[in-house]
Amino acid sequence: MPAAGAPGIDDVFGVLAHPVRRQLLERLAGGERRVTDLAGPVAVSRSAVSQHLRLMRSVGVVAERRAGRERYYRLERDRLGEVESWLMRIDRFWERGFRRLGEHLDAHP
Amino acid sequence: MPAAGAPGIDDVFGVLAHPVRRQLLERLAGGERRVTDLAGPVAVSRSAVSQHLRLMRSVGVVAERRAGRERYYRLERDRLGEVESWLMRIDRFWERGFRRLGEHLDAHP
DNA sequence: TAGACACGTTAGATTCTCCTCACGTATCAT
DNA sequence: ATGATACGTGAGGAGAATCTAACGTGTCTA
Repeated sequence: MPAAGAPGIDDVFGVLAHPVRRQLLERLAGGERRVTDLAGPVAVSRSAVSQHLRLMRSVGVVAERRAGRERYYRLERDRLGEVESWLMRIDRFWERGFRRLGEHLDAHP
Repeated sequence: MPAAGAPGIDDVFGVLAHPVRRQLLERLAGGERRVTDLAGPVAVSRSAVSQHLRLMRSVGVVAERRAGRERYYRLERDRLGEVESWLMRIDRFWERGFRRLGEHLDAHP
């Protein structure tokens, strides 16, 4: 039986699974960036970054704004919220996690 | 070049990337479970579940307790905390969620 | 002890993922 | 207009991830 639809990542969890994509998201947390600026610090080619961005855009984790020949990407926070809420469901973040939250912030300022 | 050491996923994000593993974690959020009970509702074979559990154990997301011929698995919440803290870093959790958290603590001291 | 049960593990095939290379399309500068 | 710049896309291949089937080990029950 052939694969039903198109293969590939289609949820936020899959997006977060790749270190390069996490790196890109971290960078975008500081605000809008151009592709070239995103691809600079990263260990793969600009083409690879472009493909990661396409994937992330299709999932809805980032959005694009065009300005001349440049494209600015920004975070789309709602999708990431799905991960937060999933974690809260299974981790009971509110009740057991709050004390650890303080520790995490001490450890990773 | 072949993979140096043990194969596969080695971080929490990778663990969360697979729907079956998330399903298992959701089930474990309710407390300790046996492998058979975990494998029941899931769409893959018990063998596949076993392999997922091994992976999750190696990452430290779950832990095992043996009792006779059965094995009970439980959540190891600290590892999942890494995802939480990562999300907070990039998503500015403080601004959207922390106020609600404060209200919650005021309401339930 | 014999057989059922609860699991783990390995092997092997199949499907995904991710990368680079090469090329195509706009847009800007001269 | 010409060339450089900023990106995207598609092909193709290497390697990773995942599944099932078959088998092995220890434990319980009759």
